[in-house]
Amino acid sequence: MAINIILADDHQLFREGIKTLLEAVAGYTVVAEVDNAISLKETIKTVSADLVLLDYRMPGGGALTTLTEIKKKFPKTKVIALTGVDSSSLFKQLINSSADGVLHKEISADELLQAVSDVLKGKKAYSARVKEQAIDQKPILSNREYQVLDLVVEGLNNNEIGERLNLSAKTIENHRYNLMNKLEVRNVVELMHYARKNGLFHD
Amino acid sequence: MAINIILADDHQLFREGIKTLLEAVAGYTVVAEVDNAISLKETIKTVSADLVLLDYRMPGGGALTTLTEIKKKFPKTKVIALTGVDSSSLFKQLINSSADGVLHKEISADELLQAVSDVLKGKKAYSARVKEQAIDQKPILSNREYQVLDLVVEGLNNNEIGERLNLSAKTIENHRYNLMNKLEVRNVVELMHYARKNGLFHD
DNA sequence: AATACATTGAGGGTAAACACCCATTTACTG
DNA sequence: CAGTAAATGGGTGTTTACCCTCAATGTATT
Repeated sequence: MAINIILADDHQLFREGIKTLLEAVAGYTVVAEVDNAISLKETIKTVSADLVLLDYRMPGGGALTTLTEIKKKFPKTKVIALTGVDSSSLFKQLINSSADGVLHKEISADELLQAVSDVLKGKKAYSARVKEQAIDQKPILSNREYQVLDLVVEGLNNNEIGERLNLSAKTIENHRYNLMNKLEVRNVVELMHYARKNGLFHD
Repeated sequence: MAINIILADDHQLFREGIKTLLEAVAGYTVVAEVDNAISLKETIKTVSADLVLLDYRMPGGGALTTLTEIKKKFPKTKVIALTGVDSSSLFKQLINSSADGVLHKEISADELLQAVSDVLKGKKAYSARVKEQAIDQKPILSNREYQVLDLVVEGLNNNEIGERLNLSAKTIENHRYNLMNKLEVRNVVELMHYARKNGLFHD
């Protein structure tokens, strides 16, 4: 039986390369390609997918939120997150958001195919760099706080973030206040610098 | 006669995808893969290459310098620069640094192969987004506005910037308002993104 | 001389961020 | 089971950002 895969990455070139690898080399079927989170959420409703290969850096952002949503609504669909940046906190977030696999792009095609195969069998797949860095401790922010930070960095204000997450703007305000305290920063600019240092920027 | 290509990108996965495209699909030969600028400069001395596919974002940086050096020492070797970011100033710099092609990663495999083919024939290849943005003039800020932007990005508020520059906080507020209008952004977060894209972040 | 624009600064308003208080519910952890 | 932390959200301020208009300089350029 064919294995159906959705590719979510904003770089078409990357998608086509991966598609060639998956189809020509490994015999999987890429049933859809999307370049943003909204399309992904739309597509997954109508297309039956066994696996989603999700680039962390996506326009419209919210890769983490998207990941959580997908795993909640479609628990049988496996999701492997791909990331190009080194950030232990990011890796942890992805793992906490129920990703079945977290792979740094600094892996070989063989490793990717192995990870896909493992995940489809129900195993978890974390690449070497992810394993290393997700273990060494610095669990500063909570899941929700990371999620809020992510949207702050995107340029959304408290109201917009509240709408996006179906939460009161006041709750966002509180999360923001708490995470700023934890990070010992005083305004959004310093927050941006923290985010930048920790690879939370996605173009 | 075979066409020899060197791939320079820090993501092995990306390299392997592109390699598959170039070799399996288009019949070119990838003679070397490197993941940093130093290796590239070493490799190109010993390996005969007709074309280099160069990712702008490389560890150790200096992609622009590397590009200029290569085109100077090996004028017959074509170089196509790949970039994942949108930045008119970056595009202009790459073109000015004698890149034979500048491609945004948001292109299809076909477009890549077409660009490779064109460049090998001696033509220049700029992808659509590059053409647009390298031509349409972005609003240039005045000296004072750049100075203010610089301090905003540093994390200072209007009062602090005023003190630093011996100006009224109200003047800073006005400069900030004007430069935000010029850049068509709505808040400091978007201002930070502009600054980041244009290399105004210095750690 | 006239236009253009950079630079400075003010007035006067709305919106948002920031600070710190609090309570409640859920969830895990020793 | 008690303790702790996450997550939610209300209350109530102060501060800062943001919006827009106006005006007086100066300094180029046409």
